[in-house]
Amino acid sequence: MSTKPEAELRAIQDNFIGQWGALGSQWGINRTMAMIHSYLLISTEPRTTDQVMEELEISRGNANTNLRELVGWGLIRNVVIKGQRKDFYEAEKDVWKIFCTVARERKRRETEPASQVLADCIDRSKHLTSPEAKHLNKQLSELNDFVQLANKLMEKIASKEDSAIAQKLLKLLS
Amino acid sequence: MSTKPEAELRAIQDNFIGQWGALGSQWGINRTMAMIHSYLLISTEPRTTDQVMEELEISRGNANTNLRELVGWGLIRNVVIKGQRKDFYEAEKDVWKIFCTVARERKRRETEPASQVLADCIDRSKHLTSPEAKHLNKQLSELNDFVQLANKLMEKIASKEDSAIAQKLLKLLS
DNA sequence: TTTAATTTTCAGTATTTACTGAAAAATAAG
DNA sequence: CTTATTTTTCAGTAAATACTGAAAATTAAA
Repeated sequence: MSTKPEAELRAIQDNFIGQWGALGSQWGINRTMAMIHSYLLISTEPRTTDQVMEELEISRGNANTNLRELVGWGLIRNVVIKGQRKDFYEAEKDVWKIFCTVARERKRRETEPASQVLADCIDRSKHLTSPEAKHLNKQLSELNDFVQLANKLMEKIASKEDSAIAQKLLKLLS
Repeated sequence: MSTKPEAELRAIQDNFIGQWGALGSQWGINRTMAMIHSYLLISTEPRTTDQVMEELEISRGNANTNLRELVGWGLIRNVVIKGQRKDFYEAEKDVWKIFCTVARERKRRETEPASQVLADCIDRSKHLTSPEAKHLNKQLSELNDFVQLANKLMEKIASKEDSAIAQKLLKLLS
């Protein structure tokens, strides 16, 4: 069974996009958003909304919303092509930069609110004296300490220029 | 405005459980599962399915399913209380252990399948020669290298007995 | 055994989340 | 300005996910 290389490539790309989208939705990531991101990640050229719509077989509204969302995350950017009226989008291709961007955004959007909830409950339970209240306060404090520590670690790692730091850490742990 | 300490504690607990559940659903975590986990986390005593149902105002089926799911994740365990026929559940309270458990489970359930998808697409695109195919192969290889590295790092960290390692890493990064 | 208590399952339903398509708004060319 | 192109919004709908409640299965006491 021989297939045209062109068609074979397309099959692999489609497979990757689909599988990656499915995986993304296990984490809090919208399936379409993950698919658009992977499509742009493996594209050699910037793409228009219409190309995204056609490739992923989705509506204009859906494509538009998720493209903007990706821009909001800093994972893709709008590029202008001279003489072309339409918007083009391209993904950041450097894997380390992608990681840093995601780490920072998740910190801002998720761990900071979480820490806020913890701080609030810790504060409100501080003056209570029952054993149950003591336990609540202690448990939440420990959780908060951990979240803060993990945050600082992530911050340090994600502020590095390249992925060499990860290699170094790995060696240090061996 | 004075409130009974007992009621005040309850209010804080309920607030925490609700907020934590909402946060959990941002990540791929089922709201109820996150709520049950936080309820058991701040409980001083093991709880029965009926207590969970009552506290969170959920059905028996829902409580049962999510309790089993939490047991499956290794975040809570079944405890037997002498003379009692019902099952009791208690959460692992050590924050570092919770982190290690989650890290290991997510690796097993999520990053390993992801790596599998990548390996498969890399392999299938290996023999193709077009620039587009080369780009696909390179991009996926870089992604896979990163995933593998991150995995190894996590593995090392999550295999440590206590959280002292996190402190050490933080210092090394400063 | 039989019976009572408890847990599990799952069909049906509710809720949440995501998507479509068309209309409105914005932008830029003529 | 006026018109054509492109982007954005959003009401309505579809799809995915989670939940209920009751029946079936399991477990253990009598």
